[in-house]
Amino acid sequence: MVRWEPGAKERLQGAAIALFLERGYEETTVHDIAAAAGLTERTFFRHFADKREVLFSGGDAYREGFVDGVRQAPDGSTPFELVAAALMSGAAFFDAHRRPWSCDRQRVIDANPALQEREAQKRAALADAIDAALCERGVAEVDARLSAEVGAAVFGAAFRRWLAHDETRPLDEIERELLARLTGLVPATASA
Amino acid sequence: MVRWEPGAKERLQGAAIALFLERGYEETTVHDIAAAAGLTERTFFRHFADKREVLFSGGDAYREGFVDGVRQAPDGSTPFELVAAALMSGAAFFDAHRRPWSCDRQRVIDANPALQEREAQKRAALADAIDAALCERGVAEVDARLSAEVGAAVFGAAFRRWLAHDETRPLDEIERELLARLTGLVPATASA
DNA sequence: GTCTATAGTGCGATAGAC
DNA sequence: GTCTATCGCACTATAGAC
Repeated sequence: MVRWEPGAKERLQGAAIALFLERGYEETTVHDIAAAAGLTERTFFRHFADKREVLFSGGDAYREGFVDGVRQAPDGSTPFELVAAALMSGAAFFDAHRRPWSCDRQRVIDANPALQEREAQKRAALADAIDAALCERGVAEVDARLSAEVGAAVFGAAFRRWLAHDETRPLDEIERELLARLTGLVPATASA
Repeated sequence: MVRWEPGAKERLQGAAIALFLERGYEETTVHDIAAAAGLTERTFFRHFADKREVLFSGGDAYREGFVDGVRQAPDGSTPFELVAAALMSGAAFFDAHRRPWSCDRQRVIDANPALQEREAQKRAALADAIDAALCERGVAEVDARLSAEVGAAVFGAAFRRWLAHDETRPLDEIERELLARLTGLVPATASA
C-alpha cells in the first residue's frame, strides 16, 4: 500500500481546470482544488508557487523549442530567418493532441484578467528568450530585441488562430501564413 | 477647517513610489503607504483596485493618444503608416518633464516580477486598442492584429530606450529610428 | 502541519460640502 | 435633505514563516 497516490501535480491541475470551467477562477479557492484532488492547501503550494501557476506550469519547456530553432538555423541566416526558424521549431511543442487542453485553458484565461496578465508575462519571457538566442547568433542588440518582439507577436497571433474552432491547420502552417502577411505589411527599404 | 486634505490620490502615489524605492515593493505594505499619506488602508483601496495600481493609474489616458493618431491619419494610409501615426501621436504624452517620474517608476517595476506582469498586460491592452482603431479604419482583421502587435512592440522597445540614462532624444525620434530599422529587417515581398 | 501577516472586500458610520 | 470622501470593523483567501 502506498502512502499517497502518485501524480499529485497532475491531479491538482486536472481538478483546477475542471473547477475553473465549472464555477470560475475567482470563485474557486485553493482549498477547493486541493480537496478535489484529495490533498491539502499546503501541498498545493508545494507544487505551485501561486494559485495561477496551476495553469502555467511547464512554461519553461516550450520556450526551449524556440531557442533551439534559432540555434540550429543555418549559418548566414538573416535575423528574420532566425525568428522564422524559432517559430517553426517552437510550434512542434503544440501538436494536435494538445489542442483540447489548450482550448479549455484558454477559455479560463480569457475569462479572468489576473490570468491574462500571467499570459502576457509568459509572452514577454518568450520574447526575452528569443532575444537572447538571437544575440548569441550575433544579431545586433537593437535588431535582436525588435525581431524577437515581432516573433513573439506573430506566435501569439498564430496561437490564437490555432485555437479557433473553425481552424484545422497545424500551428506552423498558420505561422508561415502570418510571417508572409507581415512581409506584405512592412514597406521595403531603399538600403536593402 | 477641513476634515481631509485634498489630493489624496496623488499623496498616495507619491508616498508609494518613495517607499518602494526606499525599501522595495514587497517590503512595503498598503498600511505603510496609507499611513505615510495620512490615510487608512481602506481609503487606499477606494482609489486603487489593488496595490500595484498605485503605479499604473492613468493608464487609459495615454492609450487615447495612440488611437487618435490612427483616427487622424490621412486617407489611403497603409496599415504600416497608420501604426506609425499611432506611435508618433502616442509619444506626445511622454514629454521630457515626465521622464524623471517614468525612470523612478521603471526602476521599481524592473525590481519586481508582479509589477512586470502588470506592465506586460498594459502593453497587451495598448495592442488591443491599436488593433481596434485599425479595424475601424478598414484594415483587415488579421493584418490589424499583426500590425498592432508589431506597433506595440516597437513602442515598448522605444520607451525603454527613451528611459536609458545615456539617451537624450525625444520618444518620437527613437520610434522613427526603430520603425526604419524594422523595415530593414523584414524582407520585401514579390507581391508588393 | 500549524500559525500568522498581508491583500482585498462588504457594510455601516461619520462629517463635511452643496 | 443628498453627495462624497473618509474611517472602522469584521471577514475571507492567499501565501509564506515557523
